Amino acid sequence: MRPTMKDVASAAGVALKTVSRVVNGEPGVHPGTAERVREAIERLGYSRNESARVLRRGRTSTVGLVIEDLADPFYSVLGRAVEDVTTAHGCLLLSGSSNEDPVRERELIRTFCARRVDGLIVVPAGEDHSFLRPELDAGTPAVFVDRPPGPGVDVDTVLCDNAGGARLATRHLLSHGHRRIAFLGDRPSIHTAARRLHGYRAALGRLFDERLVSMRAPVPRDVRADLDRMLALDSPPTALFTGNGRITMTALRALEGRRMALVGFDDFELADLLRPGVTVVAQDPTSMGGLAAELLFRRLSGDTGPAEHLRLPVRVIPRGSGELPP
Amino acid sequence: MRPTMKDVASAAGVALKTVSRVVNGEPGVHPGTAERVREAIERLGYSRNESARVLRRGRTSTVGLVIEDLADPFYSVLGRAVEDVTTAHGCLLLSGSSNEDPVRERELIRTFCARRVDGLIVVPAGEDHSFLRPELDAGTPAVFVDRPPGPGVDVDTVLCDNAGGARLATRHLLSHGHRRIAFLGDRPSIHTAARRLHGYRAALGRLFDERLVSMRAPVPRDVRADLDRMLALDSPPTALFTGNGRITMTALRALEGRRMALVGFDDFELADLLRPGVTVVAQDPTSMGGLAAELLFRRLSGDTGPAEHLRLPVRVIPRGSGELPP
DNA sequence: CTGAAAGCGCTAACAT
DNA sequence: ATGTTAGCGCTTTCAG
Repeated sequence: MRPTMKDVASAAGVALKTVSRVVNGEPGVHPGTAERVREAIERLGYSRNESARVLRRGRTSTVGLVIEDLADPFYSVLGRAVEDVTTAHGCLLLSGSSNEDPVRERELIRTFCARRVDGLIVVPAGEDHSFLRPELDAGTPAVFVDRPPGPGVDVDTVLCDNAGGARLATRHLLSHGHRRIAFLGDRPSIHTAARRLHGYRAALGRLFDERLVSMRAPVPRDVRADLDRMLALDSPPTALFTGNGRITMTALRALEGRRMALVGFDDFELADLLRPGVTVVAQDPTSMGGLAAELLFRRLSGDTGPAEHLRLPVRVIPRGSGELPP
Repeated sequence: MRPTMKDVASAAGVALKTVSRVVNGEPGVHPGTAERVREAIERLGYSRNESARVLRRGRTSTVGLVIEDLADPFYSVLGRAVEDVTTAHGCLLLSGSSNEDPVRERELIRTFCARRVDGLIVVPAGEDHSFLRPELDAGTPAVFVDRPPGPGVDVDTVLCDNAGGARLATRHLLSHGHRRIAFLGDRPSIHTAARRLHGYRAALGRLFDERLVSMRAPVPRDVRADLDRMLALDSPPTALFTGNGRITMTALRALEGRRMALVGFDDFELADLLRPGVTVVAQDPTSMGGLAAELLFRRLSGDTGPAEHLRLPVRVIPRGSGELPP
């Protein structure tokens, strides 16, 4: 159906190898011959079959990216940064959403590996990544972003300072006079959520009260119920620390009208335009994705040093909501 | 380096073809033999080389998606919908950002076609898609979403009712007493922007005043400058119709503090939490992406009927900003 | 139920 | 400057 190099070769009256040379811009082809070949390519609508090329050369020039959700504001920005670096290195990015499901995550990685991606960038959903062993051994490097791999898998990681950020957020609220600070976070099985709880707890010291902690999937109805429960306590919270962007959104909606101090982990579009502006602990998803991709390409160009573990800083952006008094 | 079917075959003491049968779940293999093969696969960490398979079979089970920006809230949601349908059909999605650059768009499509995607879904950036001819002729179907292809390319399209939506938005403001309604849109070369201008103009009739129209790339500084210019007119606008999500964000920031009626094209997260809430004309990016993918798979399963052209409805969501008086 | 041989479209290695 | 040959890892076809 589609024309092959062979077709182009006979159309141009040359050998197949000459077409290959022209297509790949290899030197040593007479300009006139090259022109005839190009003309035949144009006329036949030829395009090189990458599968055949890959089969022969062994490198696919692709990178696989697994994230939780391609449509999530945080992860899509991270993914975009990965794409930019990947493209700059002449590679194509394959990406997929794991939906926070370890089974789907593994399936995606398997698919990517079957397509022989040159490397993997993973925001893990599961807690066991031993299934990566054969791929790593076969020389396919992997970089984990946002969350570390399960035990026994020693690869490059790019994380942010989750505990430190949570400590900053909590201290920020403490310094504005709050003593009853609630934490609404994601499931404790998620590394970032656990680390943020840790930082929050450390900053609170003996002010910590487990009745002011809710950790669950960011389903609006459930988060709201937990919040309502806390607000009905004898000594209800006067401030909220929300553990990720999605939970911050939910909390903002649940608080609707009620004036309550709030600091959220993760920055988001329009946080500055709400009244009051929403104080956040901001990570930089663009840097995270970009650095992860750079690390991967460093491995691809032969770096075999010990696994690197980057921890990116976070910063508090005060906008009003975190500075409200109790 | 990596084990092949041949390696598995000799490890299991069978012929290569038997391994192939087991890997592909083909019938006619003795259970005991199959078990030995599976054991060898496990032990060697074998995974099928998809490139070789594709080369032989001719189908890649991949779909290529070109959008403007993977990190854009609108397009990332559209892309996610495409991913879900693609996955449901057992295919992998390849996606890339065109950055609204026709050259990059063409390059991406070329890359996808070289990888022999089974089909293409495109949010076009350019105005000429004749380069798709050879691919379409070779049997690679394409579906255009959000914007139509350039002339001469007759493929399935999924658009929204841009002019109708703009008319609705403009009439909404008119019905609330506004007579000086400005339009801030994207470059007129972009189909959606042109159609929205058209609807706006049609709704205004002789109230139309070209001094109240600004069409340019959504760069905050520039949009703000145009807005300031309009506000300095003898009879300044009392209401704004913003032509897409990014321009709405910019306008909201530029208006900061100033109370002015506004209707935006495209819904966005938190539009309901701003004060006043932002009235929008909402499209449904999930439906758009999903329908486009469904159309594509219908083609892939053999439908050769005439090109379909879906036009999805839009709806006004009143939230306050569009109901402010002049 | 199992296997041997051919070949998908390309590139690497080696002629000429 | 150009061509020939072999083979990447798999599936297809045909034989046992």
